[in-house]
Amino acid sequence: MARTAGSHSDITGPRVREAALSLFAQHGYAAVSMRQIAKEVGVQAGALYNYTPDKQSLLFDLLRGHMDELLSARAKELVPDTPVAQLEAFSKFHIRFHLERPLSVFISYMELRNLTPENFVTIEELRRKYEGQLETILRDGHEAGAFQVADTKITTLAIIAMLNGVNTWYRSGGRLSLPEVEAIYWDMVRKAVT
Amino acid sequence: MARTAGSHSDITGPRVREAALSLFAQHGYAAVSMRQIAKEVGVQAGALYNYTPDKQSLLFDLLRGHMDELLSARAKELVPDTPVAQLEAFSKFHIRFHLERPLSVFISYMELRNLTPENFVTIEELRRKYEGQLETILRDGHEAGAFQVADTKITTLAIIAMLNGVNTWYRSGGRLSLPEVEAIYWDMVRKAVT
DNA sequence: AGATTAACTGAACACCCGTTCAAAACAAGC
DNA sequence: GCTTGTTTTGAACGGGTGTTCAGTTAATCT
Repeated sequence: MARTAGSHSDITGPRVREAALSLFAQHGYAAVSMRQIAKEVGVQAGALYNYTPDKQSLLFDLLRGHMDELLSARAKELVPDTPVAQLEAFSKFHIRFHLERPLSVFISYMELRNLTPENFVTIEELRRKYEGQLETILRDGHEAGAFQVADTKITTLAIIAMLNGVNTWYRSGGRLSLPEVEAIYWDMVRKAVT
Repeated sequence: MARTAGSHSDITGPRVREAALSLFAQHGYAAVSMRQIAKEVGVQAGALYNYTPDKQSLLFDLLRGHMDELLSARAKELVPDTPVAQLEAFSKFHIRFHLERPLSVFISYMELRNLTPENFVTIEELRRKYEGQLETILRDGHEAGAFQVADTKITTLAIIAMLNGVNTWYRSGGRLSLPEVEAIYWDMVRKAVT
């Protein structure tokens, strides 16, 4: 046997990334072997190397792809003109974006330590860029007297942590709809800073 | 060679657990080998099996030990008589306890997926037991009219997530002291629920 | 001092790891 | 239908994995 019937890189390529994402999220990068990924895709391990130079790149590409999507989706959002409205927009955008891709979110901060140092730096820069947007909203709002925050940097991280928490329990089709979840979290964020 | 000079189980035992904790936190359970742990301790890999039946138990014992400590430390705390004071005590206790043992906290929710199913259930029960205490405070306070929470369960998880976030950035000897951090977070928690 | 117990070594077990590559089989273009 | 290019196999590479255990040495007990 060699090339199999119906095989095509346009199909296998995405399936490799999907399988890697799913398995990394379930068991962790280090616990997943290239042979497991290959089995999920339905090929032999060697075939994976048509789609990635090595296992590390498979992880890195997933994480960088996620951060790129996050930043470009955020850049497409309208920016309201008051700090309160900006914070509301940010909070709801964050929840919506993260609930739409739970696996990517999960590996994006569970697997950071399995990146090589250079790759880690790259991802961290993108993360700081995103968190910086929230910090700017808080600082501007604080200076304009719209928010009362003790420490802008810490408040930024506290809000991000709280919003990220939604991914630990939310399941689509559950008790609460997405707009309801957005409303509950926005209510807590708003009260925490005013 | 065989038994080495000065060797004693009272010394080696704790060192095995410390090495495992440190290495699991740095690289993740799956990425750390028994030989690496042994090297850190200064013994051969076989000697580890005087202290643990297998690698899985090493992880499980660290996690269960952490949860046991958490629950027993919490049980020793005084419980104030008003809901607001109870929430304040809980928030500050949580921050203090978690900042005192960052490595245990870290592996306690990074390595959950590397537990066997039975071990996972055991740890999850302990976690729910702890989170249940916060939920009780919120529910009692809500019924007494002290808090305005849209959803007790979700608010519980949101507060826990926010408080856990402190471990991602706090370094002792940094810009802020422990009491300052406690005060900032308590301020945000209080405002979020009233 | 001699016997007993506790602690550890070092080698071995069977198996899995990421990665490479020549050979083979299929798809696409003419 | 034949050639060219694409995709995959299957075996191999050197090395690492968790775990076991007979044998050896140090500590402890009598």
